[in-house]
Amino acid sequence: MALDNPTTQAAVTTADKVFEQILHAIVNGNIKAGSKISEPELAKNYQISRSTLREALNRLEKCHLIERKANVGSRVVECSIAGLLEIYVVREALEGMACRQAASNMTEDEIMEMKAMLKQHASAKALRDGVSYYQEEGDLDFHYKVILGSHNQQLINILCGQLYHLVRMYRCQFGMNSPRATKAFDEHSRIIEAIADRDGELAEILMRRHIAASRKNIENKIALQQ
Amino acid sequence: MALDNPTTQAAVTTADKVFEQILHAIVNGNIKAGSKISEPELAKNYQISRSTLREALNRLEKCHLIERKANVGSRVVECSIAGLLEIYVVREALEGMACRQAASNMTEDEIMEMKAMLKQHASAKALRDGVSYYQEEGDLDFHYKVILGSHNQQLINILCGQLYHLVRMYRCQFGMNSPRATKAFDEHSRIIEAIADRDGELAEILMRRHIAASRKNIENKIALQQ
DNA sequence: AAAATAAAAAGTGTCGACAATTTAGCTTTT
DNA sequence: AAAAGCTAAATTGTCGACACTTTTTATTTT
Repeated sequence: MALDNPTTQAAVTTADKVFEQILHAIVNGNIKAGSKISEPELAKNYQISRSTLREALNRLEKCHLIERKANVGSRVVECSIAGLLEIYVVREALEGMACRQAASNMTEDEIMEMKAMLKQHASAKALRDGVSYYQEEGDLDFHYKVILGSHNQQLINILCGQLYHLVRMYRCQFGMNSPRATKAFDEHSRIIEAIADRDGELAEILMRRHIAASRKNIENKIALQQ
Repeated sequence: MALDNPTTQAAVTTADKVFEQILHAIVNGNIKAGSKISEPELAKNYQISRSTLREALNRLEKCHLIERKANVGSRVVECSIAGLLEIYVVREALEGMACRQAASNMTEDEIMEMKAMLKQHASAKALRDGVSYYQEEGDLDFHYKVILGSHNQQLINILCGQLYHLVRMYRCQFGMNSPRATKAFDEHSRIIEAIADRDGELAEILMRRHIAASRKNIENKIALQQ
């Protein structure tokens, strides 16, 4: 699983470092979704004082990975189907717009970089063990690049700084929402084309379809199970 | 200026209360945009310890009202034209989607409530001193109701918990981005109609246009000044 | 006089202790 | 036996002090 997102900045303080450790523990499920967080216990685990642990918890709250109630404590967020679908709805809106902005704002260099990445993914897709690479880091790389290409700091913060932590958490723990490998690659190609053509309107439509397709894919799986 | 958003929960701890006070001070400019925040000074002002002040600062950071650098300190965010336009772009995407979801998810009661609100605004618009009411709380009320109507907790959190604090801050301090009173009212009416018709596609389009129109209004003003 | 260096002041990060609140377990009551 | 009330334990919130970093000021050097 891709561990970091492209906007993480160097962890200088100990609270930063512990934050990153707990972040990863939550994302890959070592600390279970929905579980209660005991400040004294965690502080002892990481061998820090409760104050700096609380500082770390504040950053986790900023990422929406834990929720806090006054005088009661913190819990790791739950992973539910409904929650996953909510995230897809937000992604459809935000990444669609990010894609539109990217078509206007990406530099030629950035676009070339994306094309190169796609080429690399194409070969990696064939080479590496089946589709696994493209199903994981490769897909995230693509989406991160588009988001950064928007050059809109608000979009970047919300998506990379918050939502994508949850995306990775769901991907790690649910498994059912990995990208549909074969189709996703083609869709990515067309999106890059639209960006390269500076066609923001089309780029947004394609990205929205791309994300909506994943969401519907999950909705179908759920419907079948019932 | 509408002081609170509909998702604020009761402030039980002293850090909560100080957070709210500083929030308001930043939003209406009593603490200036871009200014440095001195922890010892603020702690003395509010007569609390530095620890609980830092707790309050963490919440302000969550709202994107202050920014923090390790070992250096916190600053209130800057208000710039570019920043304002960025926010409009995000709002267009998120509120457009919220409006689409509202068309699916609002209860009949909620829709009736919105219609009643609009009627009240219509009379208030005529009565009160010109357009001022509708330019401020009235407009926010409408947008908040639509957002809540989406019944999507992620959307609600991002918009009410974060972005709208900035919206109110810009509105307070810039002034140039108040709603275009005469047109806004009609646009609101049509949006509610689309929601009542359960036409999510149209509702999204109308909301996006509504917000994009405000953004373009500002872009034009800027263009004229240069 | 300008630049570089060193010392001092101010500011942020971390710690351990105490206060206030919640939770758990026990006793009492019906 | 179930519910209510009470006591004790555990947990969270707040405080003041100390450690480390950054910034400012003063001094020296070129």
